[in-house]
Amino acid sequence: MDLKNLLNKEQYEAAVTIDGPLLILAGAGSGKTRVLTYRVAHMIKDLNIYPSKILAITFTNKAAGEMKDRIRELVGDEVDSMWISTFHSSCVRILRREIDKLGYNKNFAIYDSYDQKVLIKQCMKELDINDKDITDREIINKISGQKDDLVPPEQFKRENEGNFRVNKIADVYLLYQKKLEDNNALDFDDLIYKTVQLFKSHSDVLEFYQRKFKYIMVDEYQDTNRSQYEFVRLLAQGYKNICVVGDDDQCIYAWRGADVKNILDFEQDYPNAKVIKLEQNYRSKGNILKAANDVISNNAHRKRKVLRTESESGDKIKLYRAYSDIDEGRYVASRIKEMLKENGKRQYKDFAILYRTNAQSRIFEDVFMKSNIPYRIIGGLKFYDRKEIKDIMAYLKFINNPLDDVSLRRIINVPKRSIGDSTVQKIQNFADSMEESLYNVILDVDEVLNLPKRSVNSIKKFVSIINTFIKNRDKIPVSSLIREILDITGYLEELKINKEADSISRVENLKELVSAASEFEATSEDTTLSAFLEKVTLVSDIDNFDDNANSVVLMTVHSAKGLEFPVVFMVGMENGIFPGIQSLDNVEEMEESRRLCYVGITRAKEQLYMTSAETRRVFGRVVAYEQSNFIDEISRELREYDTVKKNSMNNFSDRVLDKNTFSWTKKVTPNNLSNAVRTPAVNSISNENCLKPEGIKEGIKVKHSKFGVGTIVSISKNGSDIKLTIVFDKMGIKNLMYGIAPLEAV
DNA sequence: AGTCCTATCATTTTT
DNA sequence: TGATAGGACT
Repeated sequence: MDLKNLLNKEQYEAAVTIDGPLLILAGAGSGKTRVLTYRVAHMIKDLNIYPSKILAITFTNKAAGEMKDRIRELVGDEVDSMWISTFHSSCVRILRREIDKLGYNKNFAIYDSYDQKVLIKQCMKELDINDKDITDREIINKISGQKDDLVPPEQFKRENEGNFRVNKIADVYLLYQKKLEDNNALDFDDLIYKTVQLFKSHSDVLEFYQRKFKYIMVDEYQDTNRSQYEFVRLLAQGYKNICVVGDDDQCIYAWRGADVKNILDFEQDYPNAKVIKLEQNYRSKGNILKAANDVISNNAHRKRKVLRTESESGDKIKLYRAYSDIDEGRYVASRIKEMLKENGKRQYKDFAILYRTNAQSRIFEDVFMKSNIPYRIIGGLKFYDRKEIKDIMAYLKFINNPLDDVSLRRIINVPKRSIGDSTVQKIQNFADSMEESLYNVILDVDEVLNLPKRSVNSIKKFVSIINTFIKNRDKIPVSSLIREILDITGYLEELKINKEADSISRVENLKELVSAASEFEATSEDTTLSAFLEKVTLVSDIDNFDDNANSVVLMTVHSAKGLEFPVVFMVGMENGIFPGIQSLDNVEEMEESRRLCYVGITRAKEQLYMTSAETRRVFGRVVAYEQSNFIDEISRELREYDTVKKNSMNNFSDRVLDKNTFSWTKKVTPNNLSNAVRTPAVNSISNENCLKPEGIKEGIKVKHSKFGVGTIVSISKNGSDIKLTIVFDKMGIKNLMYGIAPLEAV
């Protein structure tokens, strides 16, 4: 391969350094993915290294998938024998083969944070911890932190003998870990923790993987925590052919245990390490890059690194100080509309709204919905977090691993089969006294004393249904299994009888789950139930981010890491929000906030907007924050206040957006009427076809000027307007306001 | 057993 | 503000 022509000098150097430890300090937008893919291609194509000898670890499944695709373009299907995956997936893969050595069963369940919380609460109840000053949340964080630091429960308890409070947490940790074992389950942190434990206790296993992975690459190394660091270190002990890529300025997960030291101390850990800095930025215009450099240079603890670019300066960074959070939303919406008009090449998908907390998305959602801007939200409530999906997933988890009491308790009375809490509690007590799993107890439910006949019968029915599922587990595809569950348990039936607005969308979601399973069967090598569960549990929202969909995207700055957009709006730039209130008096947190800001700025390719609001609602209270100091850190000549064009803003303010005053249809004055009529959404439909209020019914077909034909699935009141949820044949599900959306009856 | 209501709490950020 | 968990009521 002619790498010299494909890469710049530093990139080339990085791509051809294969043996020995290598640290690539890659600034934002410096083409590190490019380097990594060519590096692998070079290894396979030029050096004839077996792909199966290479392990590449990324932060998200999306990054892994992308890298895989790009390597495939260069080397073809040989890429399939490489391991390219996240820490968690890699560890699961290893544990599925080896975990019996630690006393677990190979079909162990993976508990997500929801399951974790349920189990923690159960432990707290058993230990009689109900003080108000010690929350489940705190306990979860503490335990998670211990696992990240590879501290087992016994040690944690020993180290905190004198501290009554922490000692209680240690007791929960002990019990929690025992329960996980009893349920044959691992939580997220365990996946890595247990793998490290396995490597440390079974040298033969470690040696096997050391030999297998002669070459190791780790992306986003600055975000590794202690256990991940240890995992990599152990594996790399064999050949020391370890290449890590990262940017200390982009470490934004310290709160989750990520330790920048891992990257800062790399040269000490691997004394003969080679260090290559990639400082040439290929993403952003000059002014954006300068602004990023300005901000990050205020951080004390970092490796010196200055990004440079050859591209032109571009526009200045646009600032806007809104008078309220709603005004901020309108400003962004109107700017997007204007830019679409002015610059014919811009599409919705060129814009990203980045905020620090998910809660900030709501106002933008509102405004975008009302002004007909198609948008997508990444994060917040995920598909797999929905009640109905979690229910069915609990069925699947339990069928796959009948020791899983947490899942069993979730489904035992869903749908209603009159097995209430008191019954479950009696069974639980019995199970505890016998040291048995719940399932083993209900198999012989007659043994349990003091149960009403009715409950016994219900349980017997339930057991026989479940047993059929377990019998079929390995015989039929996952999608069929899901259909059977929906059908035989009566879950779907119950939803269909219940004619509430959201039960229809629940049914839709369940259909989507079935299609997700079918797709999984079509695209995966391993199509077993446990493979499906694993895939679903380990995907994040960002993994499903489809860069082709043409809509504005809303997400947290955290989720945006690794992505880029032509136009970025960083919103809520206020002291108290970004940086958050809790960062203001803490130097370390302040620096992390600043790195987060740096990550946000460097997502922008061509234009960057930073907005703030004089007042905003936080928890229903109105607060007033000043503009973020991070903005002051940007040199004056790089930024300017945007001058708002009056007419474009009027269009919005006349169609009052606040819920309580939303009444533009009633309040027709000559002035705002003309504005309303000028709105393309409204005047593009002639009156006779227009969907009439009395014509709104669930199930009817409607036509939208942009989204095409769709079916109304739910109707709800929203102020004086009506919110419609419509499933479009081509565009998927959208929430639209009747008063504004250009809808025709079909 | 199941439903509905009220009180309380919380916001970083997520593999 | 909004979600949710626990309690009261049917």
